[in-house]
Amino acid sequence: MARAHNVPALHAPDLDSAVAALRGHGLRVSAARRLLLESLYRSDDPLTAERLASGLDGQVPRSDVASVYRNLETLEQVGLVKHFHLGHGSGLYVRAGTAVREYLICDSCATVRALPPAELDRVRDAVREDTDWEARFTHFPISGLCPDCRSTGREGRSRRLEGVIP
Amino acid sequence: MARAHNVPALHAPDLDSAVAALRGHGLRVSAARRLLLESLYRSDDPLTAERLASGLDGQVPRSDVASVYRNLETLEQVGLVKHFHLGHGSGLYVRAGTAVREYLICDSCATVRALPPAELDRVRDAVREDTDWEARFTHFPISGLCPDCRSTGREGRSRRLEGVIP
DNA sequence: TTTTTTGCAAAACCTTTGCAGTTGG
DNA sequence: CCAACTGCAAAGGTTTTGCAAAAAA
Repeated sequence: MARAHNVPALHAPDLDSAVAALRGHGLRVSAARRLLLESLYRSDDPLTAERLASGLDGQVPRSDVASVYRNLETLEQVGLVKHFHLGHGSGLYVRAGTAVREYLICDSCATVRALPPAELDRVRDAVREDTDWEARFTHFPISGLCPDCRSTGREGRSRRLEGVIP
Repeated sequence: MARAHNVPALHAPDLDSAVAALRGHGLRVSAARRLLLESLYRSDDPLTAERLASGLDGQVPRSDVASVYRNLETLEQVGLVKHFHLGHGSGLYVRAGTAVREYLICDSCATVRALPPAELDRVRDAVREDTDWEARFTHFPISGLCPDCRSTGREGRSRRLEGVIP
């Protein structure tokens, strides 16, 4: 199955409406799905499949990673979930209702900065004018140098990307 | 070992000067390294580690993938190689001497467009003005929608990324 | 000879798949 | 009841690592 993304977000402000949305799509509300949604609705931060499977490290009963991946895909197709990437490593998942964020990631120190889309409107315009593409920085980040690495000329000796998901 | 990137490119227009550069860094010129360099100097296109290990599918004697990865990292630290990513899948490697390219990738159909950096100067300026970051689109691409998918509103049902490395 | 580098095999990491059994509707 | 869904186990793709053997210098 192809990974769905850029599917219109579904309006489901809470777990109950998400569950209703599932039913509305003729999907079953299984235990695993309910747990997954519980984790997703408990956190506003993007989460890996592994962490979702762990039930946010025990806050919620754990479930199988394979089912989590399958269900994340299903939920994304329905518009309840979106995912993105921050360089290497696992994909990150959030419920669709969370504020859209666009990401900058430093090639040198792996620092990540998350922006509300408005901040990149001019950038998006420039991309559109110059290339006729519509840039979205919601699925892959903008890579480059953070102010710190740029000004110090520090490059290449990557710190590790860890827990830096704002 | 951390993956080196954004290391200043070394001036090595041909295999011989690359070999000389290796020696200059106190590195040994092993058979595996020479073969790797041979493949890299035989192609101007970005290549996966697997394809390099295959000796460009037989044009050059093959070598072990593990050694290829180790050597790509070494060569990159020295400035003879650079690598980047185009979404999911394997990393892509080129010799440092090749023209810098910046990439656009379509979230919807996975089409890739490679640009000479000048075309994105205004975009880079906009990013700098608005965020104080220095955008480089050399390591991860700009993701978004290609003109085609944008105008037809087609989204989400990803074609597969295959052989589209210009 | 000494130190680096290799080849191989194994593992690590993230994700997908096959399948038989369970369960939601 | 029965199609949809699960858990488990296994596999797939990419990259890394350990180690004894080989080869550069």
